[in-house]
Amino acid sequence: MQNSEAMALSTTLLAIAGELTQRINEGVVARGFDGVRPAHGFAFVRLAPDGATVTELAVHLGVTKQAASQLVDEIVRKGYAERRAHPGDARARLVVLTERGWACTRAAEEAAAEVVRGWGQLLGEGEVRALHEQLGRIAPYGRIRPTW
Amino acid sequence: MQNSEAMALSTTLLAIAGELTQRINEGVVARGFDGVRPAHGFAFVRLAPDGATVTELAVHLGVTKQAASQLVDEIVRKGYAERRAHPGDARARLVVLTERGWACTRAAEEAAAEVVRGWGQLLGEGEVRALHEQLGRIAPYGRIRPTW
DNA sequence: GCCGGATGGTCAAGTAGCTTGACTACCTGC
DNA sequence: GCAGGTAGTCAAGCTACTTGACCATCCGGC
Repeated sequence: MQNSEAMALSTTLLAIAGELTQRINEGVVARGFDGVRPAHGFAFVRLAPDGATVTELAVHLGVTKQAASQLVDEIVRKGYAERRAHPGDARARLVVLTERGWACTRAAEEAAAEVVRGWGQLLGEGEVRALHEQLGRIAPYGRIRPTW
Repeated sequence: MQNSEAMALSTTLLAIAGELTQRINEGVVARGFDGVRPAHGFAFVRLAPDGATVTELAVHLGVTKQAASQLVDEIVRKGYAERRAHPGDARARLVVLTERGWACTRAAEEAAAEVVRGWGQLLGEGEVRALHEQLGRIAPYGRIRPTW
């Protein structure tokens, strides 16, 4: 494969990623969750199962723990999460989603589903599944880097 | 397809996009082009064929023309582009890549090709081509939104 | 022609989200 | 029980953006 083809593939993928991020965020806002940024969504993904500490969140997002702490301040202030005592470590605090945080997460899932349905109309359900499977095999582990 | 599956697909795609952006940028820096950010790469894509005006660049990048102008200042100062008189419009200035700008673009293509080769080893050449074709069909037109 | 609104570009000031640095509270291994 | 490491916050600074104001130039109507 030529270099220029690889670049074209990369550009296409990045354009789709940008569009996807924007559409999900718009969908979330349209469902009444204002003041949220895409970075919050990435945080919610990490917080969703059982909560996480600020440091864990920082690693997940690829930022300093100070930045993660500020982000937590923000989503706590807006009612999407709350800080609790950490069981078994008095230094740490467990950040967990509130009911509103869960509602926002569900809204993001709905928005994502809308976009993916659009893909389904262009490609067909089977190809979307194939796409998911292929991407799953080349995806990196662990953290996300939400800043370019 | 369930909402949670759509979200999983979205998360996977965004994780790959983040990884890809980071790897390309690292590859470019490793080839000796320091002081470049991913946003510069997106600008180069638009400038590459025949140059562009600041306003065209701003639309392409999805930012204000002031921001685009600052970005042009930066890449001009670093020797990647230069401003020329616009033929046929004395208000406008045509921003074109310098030889160093072209070299940097080729370096980005090489870096992208390295990453895509890695995908080829995981998926096989045929599946990478299929991926490219599928993504091409769901890609949005025109501009890129390099900020989340 | 030329006048008025639209457009291309820049200057200036403000802002948001990150960084680095310094610090306290707490945990853990010798 | 002390030394070094880790979780978290406070504070200050930086950078890439924004909004607002402005000048030079283009262009359509008269």
